[in-house]
This record gives sequence, C-alpha cells and structure tokens, in this order.
Amino acid sequence: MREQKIRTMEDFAAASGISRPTVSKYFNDPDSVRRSTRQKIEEALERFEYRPNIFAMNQNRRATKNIGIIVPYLADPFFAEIVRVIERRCIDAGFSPSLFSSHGEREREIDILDNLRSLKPAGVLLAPLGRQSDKPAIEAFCRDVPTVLFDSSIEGMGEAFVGSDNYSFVSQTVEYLSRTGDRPCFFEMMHPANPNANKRRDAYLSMMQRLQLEPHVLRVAGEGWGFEEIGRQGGLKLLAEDGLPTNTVLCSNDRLAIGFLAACYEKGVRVGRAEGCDLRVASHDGHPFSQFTCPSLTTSAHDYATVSEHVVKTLFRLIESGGRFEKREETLFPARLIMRDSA
Amino acid sequence: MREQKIRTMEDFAAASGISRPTVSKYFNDPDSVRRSTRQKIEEALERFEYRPNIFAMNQNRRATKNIGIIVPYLADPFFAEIVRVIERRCIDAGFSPSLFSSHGEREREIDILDNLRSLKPAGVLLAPLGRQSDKPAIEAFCRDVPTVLFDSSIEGMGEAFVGSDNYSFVSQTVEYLSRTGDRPCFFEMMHPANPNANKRRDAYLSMMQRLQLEPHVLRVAGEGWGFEEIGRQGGLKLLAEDGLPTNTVLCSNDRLAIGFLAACYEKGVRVGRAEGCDLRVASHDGHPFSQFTCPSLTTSAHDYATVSEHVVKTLFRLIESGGRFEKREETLFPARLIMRDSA
DNA sequence: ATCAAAACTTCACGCGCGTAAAAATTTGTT
DNA sequence: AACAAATTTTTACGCGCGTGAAGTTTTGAT
Repeated sequence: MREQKIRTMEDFAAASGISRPTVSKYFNDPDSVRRSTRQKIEEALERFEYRPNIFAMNQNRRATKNIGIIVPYLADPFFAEIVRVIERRCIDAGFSPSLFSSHGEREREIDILDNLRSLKPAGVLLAPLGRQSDKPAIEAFCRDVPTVLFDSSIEGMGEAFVGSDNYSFVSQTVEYLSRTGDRPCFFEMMHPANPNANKRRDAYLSMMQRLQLEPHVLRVAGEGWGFEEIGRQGGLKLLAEDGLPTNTVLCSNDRLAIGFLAACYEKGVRVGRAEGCDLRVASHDGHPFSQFTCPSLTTSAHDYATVSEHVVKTLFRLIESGGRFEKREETLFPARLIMRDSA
Repeated sequence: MREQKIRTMEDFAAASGISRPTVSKYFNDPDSVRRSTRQKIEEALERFEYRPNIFAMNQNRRATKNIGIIVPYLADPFFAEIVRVIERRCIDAGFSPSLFSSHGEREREIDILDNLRSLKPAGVLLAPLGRQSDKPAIEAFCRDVPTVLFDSSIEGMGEAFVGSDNYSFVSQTVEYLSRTGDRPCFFEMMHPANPNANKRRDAYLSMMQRLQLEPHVLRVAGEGWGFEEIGRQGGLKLLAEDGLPTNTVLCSNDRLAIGFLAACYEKGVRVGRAEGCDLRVASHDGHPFSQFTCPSLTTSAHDYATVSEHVVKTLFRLIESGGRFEKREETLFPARLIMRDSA
C-alpha cells in the first residue's frame, strides 16, 4: 500500500500491468477477459483496493447497473419484507438496487419516477400506489425505462406484472370459513388505495355465489394508508351498531384485520374458533405481524419468496432482452392458507 | 416543444439565451444568479423540461447533493417511520436521499458503507447495527464522509449523535408503574443487538435503586432482529414456569412486548390495568403498532418528529461547516409516556 | 510448426458538465 | 454622468472512463 497514488483506472491499469481498455472491460464484466488477465487484475485489486468512479462509469455507458425499486408505502412491513428479499437478489446478480418509497403520496411517486429516469437504470421494479397513481406519468415512464410492475397491476403498463392471485387468496379463505362455520362477511374500506382490494371483493362475491351463500360486504369509512386505524374505527362502529349479520368476518387484508381485532378486544368480543368465542376473523396477505395478533390471525399468505424471486428473474430477463418483451407478461401466484387461532 | 434537440446544458443554455456557465451556476444554486437571469432560465425550463445529467454533474463536483440514510432493519416499522420523515426533510432541502437497510447483517452494513463512499455523498445519516457493527469500518467511514449517527450511538464515532434519552424512557415507565401498582420486572433478550437495550437495563436498575425497590431482570434467550418471536417464546417460557416475581412486566422495547402480549393471550393471562387483570405490561419506543396490540400498549414513546428534525438539521449544519464539527455533539431527547390499557 | 481466432495493446475521441480566468456587460451608487 | 461592484459571457481545460479502430500478441486447434 505504499503507492497510494492509485486514483484512476489509468493508474490502476499501470499498476496491474494490464491496459486500461482491458481493465475497463473487466469491470464491465469480469468474465469477458481471459482467465489469466482476470487473475492479474484481481490480485492488483487486492493490493491497491481501487474502485472505479461510478459517475464517470455511468456517464457513457448505454445502460447502468442500477435497478430502481419503488414501493407505495415502506412503513408497511409487508413491503419492507418483500424489498428485503428483492434487494438481496439484485445485489447477488451484480446490480445496485436503489430503494424508494412513495409514502402513499401521488406527488412523491411522480417525483421518484422523474428522478429515477435520470439515473438511467437498467431496469425498474415498481409497485404502484394504485388508484392514486398518475397513470399517464407511469405509462410514459414505462415507455422509457424497462419496468416490471409488482404487487398491484395497472392495465397494460410495464412489460410484465408479477403478483399474487387474489382469487386464490379469497377462494381459500371463503371455502375454509364457510365449510367450518358461519358464512363469512367481507370487511373492507370504502375507498381502497389498492386495486387488489377490488379484485378481492369481486372474488368474494363470485365465490359466495358459487357456494350458493348470501354475500355480505361491510364497507367502512376511511382512506389513505393507515389501514389499522381504519379497521379499528370501522370495527368499533360495527360492533356498537350490532352490524354483523354473521359471526364470521373476512377482512380484505391483514392490516385492516389487525385494527379490527383491536376493536374486538376493546369491546370484549372474544375472537377465535375455539369454544366460547363470539366471532371468527380471517384475512389475507400473511403480514409479518399476523402471527402476533391476539388471537393469532388465520390468513391467506403471499408466497413472498416465490413472488419476489419471480419478480427479479423477470426483470433480469427483460434487461437481457433489451428492455422489451414481445408481449406483456402477467404472472399470478396462488396463496397459502395459514390456519391460526382467529378462525 | 417542437425543438426536441435539448439534450445537453449547451443546448439548453442556447435555447434560454443564457451562457452555459451561468446555467451551470443556476443548477448549483438558483439563488446565486441574478433575479432576471433566474427567471429567464426558469421560463425556458418550463418550455423545454431539460434536466442536467446527474453523472456528469457529480463527476467534477467537490461534493454531491446526495445524502445517504442507513438503518439497521427496515422491516421494523419504527425505522420505516423515522426514515419517512427524514427523507421528506432532505428532499425539501434540495438533497437526494438514498435509503439503505443493513437488514440486520454485519456484512451488509459494511458493503453499504463501501458503496456509499463512492457515491461521494454530501453527508450520511447512519443508524448502526450496534453490537454487530464493524467498528473499525465505521470509524474509517466517518473519517472520510461527514456522518451523523442516530438511534444508537457508538462511542466517539461520527461528528454527532442524535437519539433518545434512554434514562428518560425508563424512568417514566418505572416511576409510573411502581406508583400505580406492583414493582416492575424488566424483560429483555439475552444478547440485545442494540446498545440502547443495555442503557435501558442500567436505567431500570438505577431507577429501582433510587425508589428503594428490589429490581428483577428477566432475560430470555434469543438473538437477531426477530424481536416479536423472541418476546413470545420468552413469554411462554416464563408463564409456563411461573417465573414472574411480580405482576408487572416492563419490556425493553415494544417489539418484545408485542410478542410477550401474544404469549399472554395464548396462555389466557389477562393483561391490563383494569379490574380482574392478572398482569400489567408496559414498554418503550412508541412503535407504530403499539396502539393496536391487545390490549393497547402503555409505552414511553420517542418523539419521532423532534428527533428526526434534529437529525437532519444537525447534518445540514455539519455539511455547511465543511463536514467537521469542533467537537462531537451528542443530543438526547426525552420520551413521552403514553398511557393505554396494558398498564 | 502453422494459422486463424481470440484477446490484448495502443491510440484516440468524446461524454456532459464543473470550473477557472479574462473580457465584456449590467447594475447600483455618488 | 461617472465609476466601482456585481454579474455574465467567452474561452478553454479537464474530470474518469466508455468505446471504437487498427495493430500486435497469445491461444488453441490442426
């Protein structure tokens, strides 16, 4: 380390006894140079710990090695968990993931897309806000940058969508609940932020019809991303009004259910499938906290690992295909019913 | 928009009738040019929507406008919430925040620091892993990059530390609990990841001594960042063994408490301060979910808004001071006791 | 040993912008 | 109107690296 003058690739090339263009090639793809050359470079790399200047690298490169990851609401552990897995896979594949959260705000999502554009990312994984999203802005973005949507789809946007099959989620819970007890009512918020909510309601209705049961949708006031509080307030109101037509409630998602369970607890309503309980509650998502609710929550869970793996694999494939697919792909994964104590 | 040829600052300067160096100055600091010039540029900016090339910009700039934000575990809503506020403030101040999560892994933290270095950030906000952190690596990083630590401090590292005053947290809960009922036992994990845990235990011990009460620390097995499960398992074990010397449990943090409450529920132990309850449980942090536990959790809460505001203000001050303070600053904010149903 | 393919070296240019220096212009003050 | 200060323009260089073209060396198969 006596020679600290290794600042540029020029210096480093000289120190390693390889020409700069070849060193440059190496950093672009270590496998693109001869084995012996690679060894020499990597030996030098250990001796001098030089790192190429990111800004200079990306200035002229056609595509960078950046991958943008955008989620609607990072404070939701569901997204935090998915991001964790996705980040890891990107890094392992030699990319640099940049993480952004729209924080539930339309303007923020637009800004993020705008900034991301100038980062010239190789590809982007976007979980859009949904109803709040600026559709034209997203469409324009997807035209310019290879993008895979996940979590919630927007008709025709992005080169691919990877998500969970809402019908699979709901059919499993509805089937289980109606088989083992009273028919379920569907609990949701009035203006869901996310299109999955609508699909789940539709799935509930169609499933009830198929089972020849009378459906019942409970819609509670509320907007935004504070689902737990909405579920709690809605729950308190329903319980006070005695507004539950059956003793089984199926919540649209786990965060609503967490709030609903809190309301039940406050009101002394015993939730569970055990003897002496007043109410059964089930839900969808497999939220990381769903096993710590009181009682633990019966839910249809996303297959986090499979979904996130497929998301990144699709993006890598898209990048290798030059950023375009022949035809928009859409992949949905089924849910896995997790039976716990609440229903 | 007929002239789409605006690709470079050169083009844009020509189109706006201003010389390129002046335009460059404008993008560095809009206030550094004459009022009339600024107007002309901003008018042109609307007509052509040109945006300077980030990579070319940062290549020669002494300091970029990037700010790195590193948290130990983003799937913890506590950090997600803090990050949300910090991000917003950075953006409002004209910086570009980049968010990273160490995901509880030592190696990941090291890698992030390494990558961040080459992003030449104007400053970095670092919430270190704590016990797991590679101290020398962090120290070296802080020497090179203006860094403010938050959440958990590491002796002497960074130019400043901003966090919460653990003594304030614990003294309030201990005082409240012992005044209104049985003396509290302190519930913690064996090998806490975070140094705050140790400070809280010490605060508990010293507070109990001052109140002339016999302290009792319950340490449960467990390591890593799955606090809820650790709390739950530990709780189940304690309840099975009848290992609680008093009917009041003070958890080191809310996530442990969430798990502990789940254990109590499973075992049929009624938690709360109301008539007929078996156990009181309180905790520290003011976790976003603490109001939705069953029962809702009495806790000493961080002052999120104040802490995060002070964190970013300190960093901005540091950046303006050229990256160094005369003397390392350390600011601690007191907690606010939130009384709910659990104790 | 022979030869074509593969990999490397040398040379050179340019990416888009920061920034310094000197000259020209505008501004604000007396 | 005169002049210094503030600002802008002109000119020019360089940042660190990607990348192409042309020539040279190495490789591996015959």
